[in-house]
This record gives sequence, C-alpha cells and structure tokens, in this order.
Amino acid sequence: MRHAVTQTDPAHQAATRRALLDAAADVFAEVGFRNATVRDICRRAGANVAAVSYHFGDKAALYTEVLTEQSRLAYAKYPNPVPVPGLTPEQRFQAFVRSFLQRVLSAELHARHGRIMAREMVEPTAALDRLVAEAIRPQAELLRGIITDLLKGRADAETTRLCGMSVVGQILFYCHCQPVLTRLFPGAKFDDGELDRLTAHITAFSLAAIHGLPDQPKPAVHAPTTLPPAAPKGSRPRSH
Amino acid sequence: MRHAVTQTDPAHQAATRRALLDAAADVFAEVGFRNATVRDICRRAGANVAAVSYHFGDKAALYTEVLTEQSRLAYAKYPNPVPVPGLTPEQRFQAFVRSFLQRVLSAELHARHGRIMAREMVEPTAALDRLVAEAIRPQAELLRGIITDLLKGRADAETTRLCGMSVVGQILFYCHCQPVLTRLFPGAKFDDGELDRLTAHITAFSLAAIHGLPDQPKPAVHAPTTLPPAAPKGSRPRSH
DNA sequence: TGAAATGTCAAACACGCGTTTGAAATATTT
DNA sequence: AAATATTTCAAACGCGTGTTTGACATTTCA
Repeated sequence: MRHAVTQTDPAHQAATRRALLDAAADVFAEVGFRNATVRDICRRAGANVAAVSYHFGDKAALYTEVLTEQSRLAYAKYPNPVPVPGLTPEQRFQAFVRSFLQRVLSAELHARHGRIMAREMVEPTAALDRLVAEAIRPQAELLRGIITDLLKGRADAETTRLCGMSVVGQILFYCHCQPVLTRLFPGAKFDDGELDRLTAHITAFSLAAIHGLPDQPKPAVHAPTTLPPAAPKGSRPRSH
Repeated sequence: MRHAVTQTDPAHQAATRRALLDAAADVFAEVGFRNATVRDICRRAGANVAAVSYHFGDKAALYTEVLTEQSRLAYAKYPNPVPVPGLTPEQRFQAFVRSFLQRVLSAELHARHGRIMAREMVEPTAALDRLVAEAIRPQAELLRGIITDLLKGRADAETTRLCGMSVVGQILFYCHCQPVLTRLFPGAKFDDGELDRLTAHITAFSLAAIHGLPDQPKPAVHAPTTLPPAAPKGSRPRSH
C-alpha cells in the first residue's frame, strides 16, 4: 500500500492520519476504547507507535475524533427521514426505523457506528455527554414527535416516552446482543442483509402496539402473577 | 474429631473466599471483567493480592464463579413463573416480563446479574457459551412457548422468533442503556422501583402488538422509504 | 507435643500499556 | 544550496497489570 511512493511524499503524509482514523475505527468498534491498544491501531495503520501521540495528542482524543467521524458518516449515508408534508405518521415511523437500523447495522460502514455506540452505552467515556446532546437527544425528539402523532392524544407524555423506549429497545437489541444471537441462532444473520425483514417486523409490531394500546394506561399490578391488563380471548384491539 | 472431610473448613477460613466472591461481583458488575483489577477486588474484600490466585486459581476462574453464582441468586430470588394450569397466555406473559425485569434490575441484588450480563453480551468472555446454553436458551424457549400460545397459530416460526426478540429487546433496553437514559432523562429512574410501571407498559405494548399483528406477515418492502404495511390514506411513496 | 497441612502476607516478577524522547529522514521555505 | 519545519522511527520510560514467591502464622491431627 505504501511502496509505490516514498514514505514522505505528500500523498502519504496525509494518508497516515487517515489510516490511523480508519484503523482506530475498526479497533474501537471491535474491542472498545479501554481494550484497544494504540500499538494495535498503529500496526494496522502501518504507522509507528508514536503516530497517535503525534497526530492526535493521545488515545482519548483519537477516540473522540473517531466517534464524531463515524457518527457523521452514518448520518450522512443514512439520514433521518425529512418531514415531507403529506406523509402519514405510519410512513414516517417506518422510515425512522429503517434509517436507524441502517446506521446501526450497515455492513458497508462495517457497523462501526452501532458497535461503537453499543460499547459507549455499556462503558461510557467522557465523550458520551456530547454524543447524547448532539445525536441521541435529537433522535429521541424526532421519535417522540412521530409517536405523539401516532397516538393522536390517546396517551400521556409518560406513556409516549415509554413507547419510544420500546421502539429503540427493539432496534438496539440487534446491535447490543449480537454475540448472544449468533450463539442462540447459529446460521441466522441479523445484519443489514435482513434490513427489510427487521424493518417490516419492528414497524408492524410497534404500530400494532401503539394503535392497540388501551386509551387509559392501566394501574400497575402488584402481585407477581396477577392478571395482566390484557384483553381476554378473541379481542383484537386493532381498532382501525 | 472431624467427620469424613479431611480438609479443614471452619467458618473463619471460608470467610475470605466469600468476601472475594462478594467484592468481585460488585467490581465485575461495575467495570466488567477486563477493566476489573484483582488488586481492587482484594482490597474491597480485605484480603491480600495473592488471595484470588490462591482461592480460585486466576482472575478468569473467579469471574466464571461470580457469573454462575449471580445467575443462580437472581433465578433463586426471582424464578421464572411456574406453568400453573389455568393461567392464560397473557398472564404467563406478564409474569415472564416481570420476573425478567426483576432479575435484571433488582436493587436488592444490586442489579449485579443484569449488569454483568449486559457486559458479557457486548464483550463476551469464554463463559458466554455456557451461559447461553444453561440460562439464556431455556429462557428463550420459555418465551417462545408463551408467544406461540398468544399467536394461536397466526404466525410462522420466524415471526414468533422476531416477536420474542422484540420483547427481550424492550426489557434489556433498561439494562443496557442506563448511562444514556440518565443523561437523556435526568431525574427519571429506571430501576426496580419502576418495576410495576415498566412491567405494565412492556406487557401492554407487547400484547397489543402480538394481538394486533396481521395474520400473514407482509412481504418486506424494498425501496428505502416505501409504504409501511399500515398506511390508511394519502399513500404516496416518496421519491428521493 | 511436634510435624504436616493450610492460609496469609509483603515483596517481587514478567509483561503490556500509553506516552515520550531524540535523532534521522523528508518537505518546505529562504 | 542552505536553513528551517515537518514527519517518522527505534528505543525507552513510567506505570499498572496478573501472577508467583518464599517466609510466616495458624490449624490439624497422629
């Protein structure tokens, strides 16, 4: 990769920083910030051990740069749906789920964004606060708006929030639990090759849930094995 | 005279081993296997650095013992619902969700089981295979049976599996994404103090979804922003 | 008792880590 | 061409890690 040019010709000089960012994105996605070693990153980038310190200051600064870039790449390639007037809330909902899944599972981006985010959630670094403010909270607000429209005033803010978490939980499951899924269902894939299937299921499941929610949230039951608030047999609350 | 046991086992000698297991459970839950240090564990246990090596062989063996014990404790305190004849699938479903949430969020057990499992999923150790075989797969089978009953033959095996993952995804969300949740909703708690609320929501959401699923799974859509399966009116695919 | 077995401890070992160093190699400017 | 700035590199530094060591304390039991 570097034999065609001398080591310090301009193309190669710019390339070292780029190679470090690429290698670091892979390593951080694979093993997380703490377990990643700058020696491994530099080896994959074909650079010297001191390169990270020289080009980025230290390992943490490289990480935040990778985090920012991967997030930017994911949203650039798979942006949130733009609010086209005339779209039904159901259509906006499906588009939201689909783009979310794409960003998080995209094989073309090596699922780096999703895997880095998953690690950041289980083992937060100092970069998480900015990430929440700049990426996650807008995302949550977008989803909240869609679900509010879907509910058409049939539920309070708390229920709306819980519905949002039910949706995001379904999506992130395929990202957070890959190691378990591959062991539980060997042979089955849960990458973006299954994008259409996963989008269709999560959309159908969630829309049926939101449309079918009882108008007033039932009070919580206390006994461990008490009656669910659910309907008896035959009642299919798909009122529509 | 002692009994047939030739080895010495007064309560006092067993105390160090016990203290190590307790301290290790806390530390592993807080920072994960890789980031945990035996020095920290031993300090909290009031033991010497060499204690882990002496009593358990090495750090990894201590970890698998902690993993096994915490799983056992969680299931002992909050067992899966026993299949009482006469219970509706809806009742069995709610009991499943509730006990799952309890095991994973229990403050009394310091949420150790859930936090350790969350880390094990994002960063698997050699212990994950056994964990899947002994704990996770039976759990998945139990849920699959309940959902099969709920669906009453209205969906194929693949849809049943996807529904199970939608349910588990909702539950694990509160366990996997705590750091984000506390930043996104400061002041809100998502621990087992909210057990009733979370159980009620996940149960109502999922039952409405499962009861409301279309009888035949729709074919997956292919265009990135095409119609959702439930589009009332004004359906006009976006061109972009 | 006394010797063997068992548990504890401070110290040290071997290794991997992030980072720094100072010189050498290369680009850039004068 | 000379001088300066930039980038690379092998080597090493300082530190934290899991683990081992060997002396010492305690318990067991003939």
